[in-house]
Amino acid sequence: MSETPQSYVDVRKGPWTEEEDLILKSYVNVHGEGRWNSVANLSGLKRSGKSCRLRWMNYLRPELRRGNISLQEQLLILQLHSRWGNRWSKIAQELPGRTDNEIKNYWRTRVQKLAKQLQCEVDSKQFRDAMRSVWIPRLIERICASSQSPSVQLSATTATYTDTISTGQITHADTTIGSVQDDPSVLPELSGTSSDSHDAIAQVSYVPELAGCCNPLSVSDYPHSLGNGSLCSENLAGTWNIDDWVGLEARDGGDWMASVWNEENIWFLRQQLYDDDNMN
DNA sequence: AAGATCGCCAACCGCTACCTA
DNA sequence: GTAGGTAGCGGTTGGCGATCT
Repeated sequence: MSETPQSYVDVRKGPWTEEEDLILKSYVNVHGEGRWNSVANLSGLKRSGKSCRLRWMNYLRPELRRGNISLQEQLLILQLHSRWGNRWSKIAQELPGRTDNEIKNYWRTRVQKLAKQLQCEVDSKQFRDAMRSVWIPRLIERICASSQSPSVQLSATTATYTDTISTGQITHADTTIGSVQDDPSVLPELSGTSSDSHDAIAQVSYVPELAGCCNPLSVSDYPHSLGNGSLCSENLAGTWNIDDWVGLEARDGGDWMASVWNEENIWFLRQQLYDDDNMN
């Protein structure tokens, strides 16, 4: 190691002060990112290189977004996690301005909490089914509702979307998003409910670049959520690219999960899971 | 009002991959 | 080929404010 013995003795830990932030900021502004171990030596900060890097990446970078995770971001996290698992940095790359730490924390505090409420493991088939059958549809409903709200404006893209829901796909003008049959790698371990439901597949595309990793959403996959609200597929004709997402503020920062995961839903879902277990 | 508990999030730790000499 | 240095990633922890009792 090139660290001096002093760095072992003097290295500071714990919360960063404003002064330290300023020093780190100005250092990076001058020297750029990287060479984190030399930051401590050259800037006078009594922090490890690791600590400097983390502070910069998770807090000081100018392009960072602060604030609540938007509904769209939540949906994307769920989808990407179902595809990539706990690869937080990879997921974070698809959410501009969000850090892997943020996403990891979101997952741990929100998603795992739900799994606990449902009394199943977060990586269990039951929980994944629950996400597909209740959570994701509800998220979409709320996104639909938000997009109708005058207070929320999805900055329209130039892309034209043709909603061919009756034939099973929503087709981007220049990007046809793969269906479940096209991309079986999506949620491969899930039960086969989607593969045998060809009626009215509400294929949702969120990010054209992510065409291959968007979960197909089948109306018939969500019979329970549709009981008291439709997927409002006509509203899904719109879509968002990453830039749109960035522009969409998390105005619905309220505890939307409380409405999704109320006692009744959780009880119902447990019953469903219990029934499924008995069936299998 | 005060202590207990909970939830969120910043930060640390350990491991691994990558690079370079 | 390999050993040392560095950066990055994911898991975990601890502090702190909010809420509950």
